[in-house]
Amino acid sequence: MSITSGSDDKIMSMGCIDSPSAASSGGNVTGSGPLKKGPWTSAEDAILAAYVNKHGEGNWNAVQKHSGLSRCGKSCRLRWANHLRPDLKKGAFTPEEEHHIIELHAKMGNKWARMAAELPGRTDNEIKNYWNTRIKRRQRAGLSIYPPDICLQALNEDQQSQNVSTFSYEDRPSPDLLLSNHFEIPSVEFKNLELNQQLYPQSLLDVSGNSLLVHSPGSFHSNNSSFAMMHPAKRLRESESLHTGLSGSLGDLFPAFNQYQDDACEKLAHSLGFSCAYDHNIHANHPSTSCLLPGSHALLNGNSSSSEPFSWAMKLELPSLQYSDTQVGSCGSPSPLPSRESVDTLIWSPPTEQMQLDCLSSRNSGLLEAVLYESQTLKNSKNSSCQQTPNASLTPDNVVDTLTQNLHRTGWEVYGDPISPLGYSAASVFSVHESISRSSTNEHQSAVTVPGFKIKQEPVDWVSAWDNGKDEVQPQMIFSRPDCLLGSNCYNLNL
DNA sequence: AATCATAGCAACCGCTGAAAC
DNA sequence: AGTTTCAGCGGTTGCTATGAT
Repeated sequence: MSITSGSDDKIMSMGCIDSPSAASSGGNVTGSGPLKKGPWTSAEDAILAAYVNKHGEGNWNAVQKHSGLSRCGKSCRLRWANHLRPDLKKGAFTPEEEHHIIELHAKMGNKWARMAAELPGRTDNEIKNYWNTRIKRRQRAGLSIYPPDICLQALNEDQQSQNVSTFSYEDRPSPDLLLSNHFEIPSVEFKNLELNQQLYPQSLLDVSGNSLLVHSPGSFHSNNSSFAMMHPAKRLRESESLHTGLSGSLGDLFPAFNQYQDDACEKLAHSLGFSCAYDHNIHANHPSTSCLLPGSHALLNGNSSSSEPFSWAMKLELPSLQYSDTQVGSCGSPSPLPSRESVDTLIWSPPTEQMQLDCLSSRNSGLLEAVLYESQTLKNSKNSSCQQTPNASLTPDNVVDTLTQNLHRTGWEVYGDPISPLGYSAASVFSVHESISRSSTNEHQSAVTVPGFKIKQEPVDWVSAWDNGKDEVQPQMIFSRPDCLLGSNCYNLNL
């Protein structure tokens, strides 16, 4: 649309800030008026269109100078690119386009311009807005973003990429970059991983730091997908946010926790026959703790502005250089001082009680211990109502088998996991089907308590929640990001 | 009918890399 | 080699329309 509201009279005093020439050139052709800001009028559109049709695109500051428009070149370019270009496709995205966008986003992250290049007639701005809106919607609904076919696709590609020693950024930015050495992962993280191996089953830890990253392409996804490619200064600057992402998924720093999350979740799901849609809120007060997934693309990728519910997960600010052996240590390491949020993530599912206690006894963690204690307390308070966790003999292999069986069996027909705050772990996505598909109503509300967990299903309209019918037409299982399959959630698949 | 919340969209802003000087 | 200019990208903001209460 072309807004021609009264706000047109917003005026820039200096032209575009980052367009010195525009500013210094004195604004419009008359040199008398300051540059306008705000919505374009149809008259301005006509002038710009006429100018560009005559002189062609480019040299936008010249447009501003010679067309008589009181707009900076940058603004002209934007207007032309987003609204006046003759090849623009107007109107809502078609389902095909939407699917394509999702695919592209799964591959590229927030590379709007690149995505736009693959969607003829669509602009980066359009795609970006669409995506952000979509994220918001799904976020609100507690749904994840990516449909399963895309997750599978990403999984396949990821596996292929592991089989090929050479790779191209163009083809697969996120995971491949993580394969590269450009990314400065503190080695200590993986030293600690080794330490942790005495605490956790080897089978769960048989993942090197590198492979962990390889399997978690989304761990630093999106904003960080180009991390390795970016300017060193930017890298330095973004390292903080990167580590936010890292720590937003503490599992990357604490792989074992992720693995236990997944494993325990899987076990629970299988043993109880319902989804592992655990509720972080049992440990935290976060109203919306969805998608704190290792490598949660939804989280890191979507524009998680500070006003967004996701922002809490982004608040964890651990300066990149502050990771040290002591800080990144495993369970109970001295003063990791994670934010409460990260601890929430960390602690949602202690592997076993004994393990937890062992861990604590060997390393006094202070805050961590406190949280564990709280968790324990909560757990105990719930124990009376649900004491048993049958089928505890599940081994990782069993889990994998069952998981993969479910993968095929369910045929991806499952709706999104509306309640998994951890972002639709493998367990949740594979088993949520059980509880959902049996329901005769669209609304679910139930709460199941098991030792150490509170599996709570919040009310979600399963039909409308799927993007209010605006998204993929058919209900299907979704993930917050394909890397939920590729990540530590899924590394078992490669055992 | 009024108010509020949300969605959708357009535009702006800051930054970056490449090209030109 | 260093600086300036330009074009483009991605994140954010602000406005309007619409729906819910």
